[in-house]
Amino acid sequence: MLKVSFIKKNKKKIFLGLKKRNYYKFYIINYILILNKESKKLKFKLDNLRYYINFFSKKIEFFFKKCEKEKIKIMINYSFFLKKKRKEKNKKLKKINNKIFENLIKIPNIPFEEGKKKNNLLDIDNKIYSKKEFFLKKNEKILSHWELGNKFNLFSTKIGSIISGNGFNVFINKGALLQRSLIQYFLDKNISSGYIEYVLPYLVKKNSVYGTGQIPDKKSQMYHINYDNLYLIPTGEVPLINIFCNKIFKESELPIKATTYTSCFRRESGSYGTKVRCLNRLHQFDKVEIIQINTCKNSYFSFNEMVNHIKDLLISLDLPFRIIKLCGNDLGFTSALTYDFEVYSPGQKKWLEVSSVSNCTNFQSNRIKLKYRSYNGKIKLCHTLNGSSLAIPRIISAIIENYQTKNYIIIPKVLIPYMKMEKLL
RNA sequence: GGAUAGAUGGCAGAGUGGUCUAUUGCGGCGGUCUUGAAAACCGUUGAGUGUAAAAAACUCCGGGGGUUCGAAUCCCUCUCUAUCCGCCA
Repeated sequence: MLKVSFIKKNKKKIFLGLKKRNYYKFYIINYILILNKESKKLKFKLDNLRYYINFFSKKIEFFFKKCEKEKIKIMINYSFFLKKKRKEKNKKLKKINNKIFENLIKIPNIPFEEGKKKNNLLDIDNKIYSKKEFFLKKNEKILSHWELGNKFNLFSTKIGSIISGNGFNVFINKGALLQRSLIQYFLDKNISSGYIEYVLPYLVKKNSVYGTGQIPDKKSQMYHINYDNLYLIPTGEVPLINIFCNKIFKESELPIKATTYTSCFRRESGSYGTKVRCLNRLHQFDKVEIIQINTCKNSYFSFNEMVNHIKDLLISLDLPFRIIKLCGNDLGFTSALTYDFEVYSPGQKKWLEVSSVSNCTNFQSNRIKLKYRSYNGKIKLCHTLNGSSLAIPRIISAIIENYQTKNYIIIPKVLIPYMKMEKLL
């Protein structure tokens, strides 16, 4: 959520930023500014009324002690009149402030401006980081992950659909082991890079999904439990960021680095076709998540660090992947800058998004009141960053497609200690 | 599901109708002393609106509403938290 004071001072910047997102509802911005002016005027009048009411009440006390009853009566009459006025104006003010808030939460974050600041962003030269060898011979047919899953009995969306309906998957035997190994491997890697592990609730309060910006933007994409008014988390980022709700860090304590493994739940209404085929898109999937919290000065260092971390993970798995900087149009609601990581799926002949690293600047921390006390003693909003490390089902499909041979699937080197085997037969 | 207690500044915690303009302690920032540090001592220290910056002034004691000339304090309501009982992995 943007601050009104920020909008006031940076109107042009915001218009430019929103244009990049193809967000043209500038009237909302103007409306907010008009309402803000009105609110200021009213506040001024209210302050004056307040002042006189306080003034009279003190006089009353004074006369009361002197037992001057007639003067008290006059004072009370004055006050009574002022009080009525105050109530009316107060109601108006609250209405206006509510309207400002309602409109404010509809505005997405402003995209990162390149070049202006000295935040040396990591170069991504549209390079494809590639696995050197492919294990199939030229004349052998490349199978898709659903064919492989069937062939080696690793998972079944059919069984999933029997239990829970379309869009749910069941991992079986070695498939389940592969998922568990990946989770363990990713967590180990994150922890050794300084991320603290958390195990977190999958059901969260409305306040939490508001805090990370899923409400109002992504409300219809989340599962909601009416009975208890709780939401199923669409990503581990939600509980992981909300741990730090209302916190004030010392600058010396930053950056905070945290990681968690959770299942994620998404309704995915509106998705169809090959996009949702098998493991490509599920209503429930598992993911290891990392976040960082840093100062406004250093958040882009954190960003680079996270991008490099994910890059290393993918390189260690020896999968062909590319990094894409999202243009304003594709940016998530809360993000100012996002890099997507896509892994190549030879069976489907397309790229699968397995991670995205975002800097949400102070957009989320303004909502959850996450601040830090800087070295000079002043309190400022933190910057929050998040990234997947990584989305499990898509990594699994990429691994089995890239590592397939005619008779078995090779296990990537780094996973062998976890799987305690070298191939899936 | 039943019962009770509670929500006060960065944190702890006092305050039950009018000097609350919120006591105090810890923490933070600045200084003295010291080769440096610790300790001790001294000073300073919440947020918001306002302003070019300041100052004045006002608002803010979980949210909303009410009683009153006057509310952190009384009443209603909502949200959240804790404890006990019941049920249960």
